[in-house]
Amino acid sequence: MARTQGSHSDITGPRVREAARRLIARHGFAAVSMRKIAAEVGVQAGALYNYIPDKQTLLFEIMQAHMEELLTARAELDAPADPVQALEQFTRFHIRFHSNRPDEVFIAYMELRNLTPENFAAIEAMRRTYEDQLTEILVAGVAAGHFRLAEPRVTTMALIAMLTGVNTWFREEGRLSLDEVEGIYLDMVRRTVAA
Amino acid sequence: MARTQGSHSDITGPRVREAARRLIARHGFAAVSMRKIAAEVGVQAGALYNYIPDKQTLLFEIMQAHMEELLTARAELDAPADPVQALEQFTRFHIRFHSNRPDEVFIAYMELRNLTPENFAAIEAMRRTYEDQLTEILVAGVAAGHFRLAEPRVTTMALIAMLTGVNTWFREEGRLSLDEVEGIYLDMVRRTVAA
DNA sequence: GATTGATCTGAACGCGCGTTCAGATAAACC
DNA sequence: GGTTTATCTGAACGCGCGTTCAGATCAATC
Repeated sequence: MARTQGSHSDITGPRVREAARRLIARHGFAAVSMRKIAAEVGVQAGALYNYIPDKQTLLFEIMQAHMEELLTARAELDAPADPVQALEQFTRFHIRFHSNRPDEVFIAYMELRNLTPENFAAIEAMRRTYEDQLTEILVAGVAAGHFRLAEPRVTTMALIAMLTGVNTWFREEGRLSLDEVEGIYLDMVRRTVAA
Repeated sequence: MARTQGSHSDITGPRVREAARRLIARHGFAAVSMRKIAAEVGVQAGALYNYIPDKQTLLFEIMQAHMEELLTARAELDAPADPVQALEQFTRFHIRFHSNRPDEVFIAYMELRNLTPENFAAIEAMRRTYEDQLTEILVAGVAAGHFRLAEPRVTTMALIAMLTGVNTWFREEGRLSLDEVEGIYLDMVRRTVAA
């Protein structure tokens, strides 16, 4: 078995995904051709098929990797028993994780309609798992008398939409630091559910 | 000048835009071909060019019409002097207007990157005009001592993201009516800015 | 009923698409 | 240094793309 170390595939494979991520986030899945991705990597289009079975799978794998990283990173935190602290942790985690990965977040929200039904279902299930974690915090907080809200699921969707919205306007070079933004949003989140 | 009345153009023109709106919302601008739009209307692709100069302009006009309707519908309301009432009016208006036009809202948020720079700037300016109306309400409310918030612009973006998020999950056939959803969100909005 | 002109068809244009594959290339191993 | 084989090239495939346009169609006008 020749060339098991120093193989280009260790380098080219990840580079294909990186290039695809950047280009799809910028121009949209349908507007990015395999040839453009290949050109970005510095390779001919045919070579891409050493690393992906087809374009659809490439998109799916980008989304899947993103959602798995999200769930893994979240699972690595130890959850505070106190719902108030858990909500703060969730809020800070969400803003920080998502603002660090604008391309992946954009793709995961915008390109869902370009997934096959099976792939769509897989991504949706992971997203739902994540959302449920916030819902659980809210329900626990209500039970403990710390939060007051009409519909945990509605509040979940409202808060996540609000928090993810940071990505649409926040810029590193802007007037506010991410720390400051985090504080402002945390305050809004707390008020939204305050008892 | 023959055929000034009963002309097909009175019918076909709007139908082209309707078909384009539905298809683009469903599949994305890049994935919808002129031939598919024409087929939906029941016409050959060439006939579309009696009504639009090109595909880019079609997209722009769909977005432009949507934003103009938004600003017009909003301008037709008489703004309450009281910031608290103005915020309630804005909140209810936003949810109602946007949930009535899911296709247009989707397109206006998702297809911005497919606009030429000039067209993008035009749409962005209209969006900014709309956002500024909420910011003004917030600033007035703070001045009057009714609201308390750290950054009017940040709160504006947060609230609009939260409210527009309704479109991602609300379904007519669902458990909650739009009236109920409106009430729930209004409560969250009020808490977010409460003094 | 002839004329007019708005509307539409159908074919064509050059181009880029996703994907395949035979053959070239070159690094790792014996 | 010869062999192996992972990796890549370059050409090809059928297809659909946005757009153009000459000519057909046909309702409104005179």
